[in-house]
Amino acid sequence: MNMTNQIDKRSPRTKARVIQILDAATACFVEQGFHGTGMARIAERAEMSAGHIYHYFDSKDAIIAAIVERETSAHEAKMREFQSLPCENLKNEMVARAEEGVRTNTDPFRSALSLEIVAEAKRNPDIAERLRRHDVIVRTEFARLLSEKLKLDHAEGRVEVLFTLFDGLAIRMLRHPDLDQAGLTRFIRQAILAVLAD
Amino acid sequence: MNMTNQIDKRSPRTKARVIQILDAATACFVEQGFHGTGMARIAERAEMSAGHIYHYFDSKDAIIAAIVERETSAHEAKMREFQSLPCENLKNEMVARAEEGVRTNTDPFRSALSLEIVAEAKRNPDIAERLRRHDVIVRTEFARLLSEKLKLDHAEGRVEVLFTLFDGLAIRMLRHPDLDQAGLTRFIRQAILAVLAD
DNA sequence: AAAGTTAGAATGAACGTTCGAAATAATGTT
DNA sequence: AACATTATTTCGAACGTTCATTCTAACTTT
Repeated sequence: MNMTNQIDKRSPRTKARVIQILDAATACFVEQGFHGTGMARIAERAEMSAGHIYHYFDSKDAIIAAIVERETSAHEAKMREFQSLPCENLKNEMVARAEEGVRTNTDPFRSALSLEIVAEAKRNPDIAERLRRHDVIVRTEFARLLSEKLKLDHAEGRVEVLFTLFDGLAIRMLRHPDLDQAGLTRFIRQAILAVLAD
Repeated sequence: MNMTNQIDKRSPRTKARVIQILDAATACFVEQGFHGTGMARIAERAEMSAGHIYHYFDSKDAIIAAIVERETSAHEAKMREFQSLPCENLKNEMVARAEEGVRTNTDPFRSALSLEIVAEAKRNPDIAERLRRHDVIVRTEFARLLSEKLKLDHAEGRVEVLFTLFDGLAIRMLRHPDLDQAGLTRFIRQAILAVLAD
């Protein structure tokens, strides 16, 4: 009955199964969307029966919640890397990482997953809440970085624009799948530098 | 084959009903998403029976297709306004209109509708195709504007960043519904100016 | 053999869609 | 004008399908 103990006591086998389901579901959602994917298809891809998935997750909704959890915590971990960076040359380092971020966010799989999560948040208040809580964390941490280490004023406004830019990439990839990444990156850097200027 | 004639031949009553359905469906989709909305709810909001909707639309998918059509053509009309603008002071005019665009795209109803359309495109190839065709039009027209009237090189790359910014606003509103619009707009202008600089 | 694990058919609800008839409007006839 | 007839609009119940979820029995492992 004790859920917390159950989680802690998960055997390696169980943990592997959970990851197996999560990976399969993620792939399905990316390809056909949350509502276009049936439990049967997830089961097929995870190489187990549909009914069996319910031994690891209470519902289909719980699966996407777990996927969102996985994504957001990975994202928060990436954010923490920034905080341990030295102050000098921080701006250049940030621009460099931003370009890496462009590459990541324009990756078809990643951008599709982001969009799927956002789409689900529009329908599922629980997902929306998770996304907002996560956003507060990365937003305020990043703003403090700009404010304390780069000595920039109005850090919140700057962060908002930077995040808008990166969020926009997922939609951009959907509307223009074969866009010129190099050309895009060049002017994104220009935009980022402008937003980070005094 | 002539769609325009078909529309023209519709009786005022029919046109009113179609708009009634489209408006009701749009409101429902914005609030609960396409898949969270049943035909029954659309019917209730449009004040007619569910079955009757099928006299005006072949399917639920046809409704969202019509909504997308309405949105994209309104968007293309707005784009055409730019072309009739005088060359001198065009850049300032564009920045001014961009700020108006920020206001529009951060409107809760509008941003939710944009997201819903994008989300549906992820699942429905027909919608995705419509969105891409529309994107080609506004993208190339806008690029020509930058290239011919503002004499800017790499117009496509610049346009891509500008569009990324505006597309991102819809997601941003979902993640951070009560963001500070003024602070955002200030740095968006800064970013736009950087993208439009030689 | 007991406990844990798996499969796949059964269940039941939700929902898009269809259908036949009733109500209403339009047209024609005397 | 009054009536008859044809066409259009509207409704709401019924249908069929899809799909998440449950259940029971079989199978592994210890």
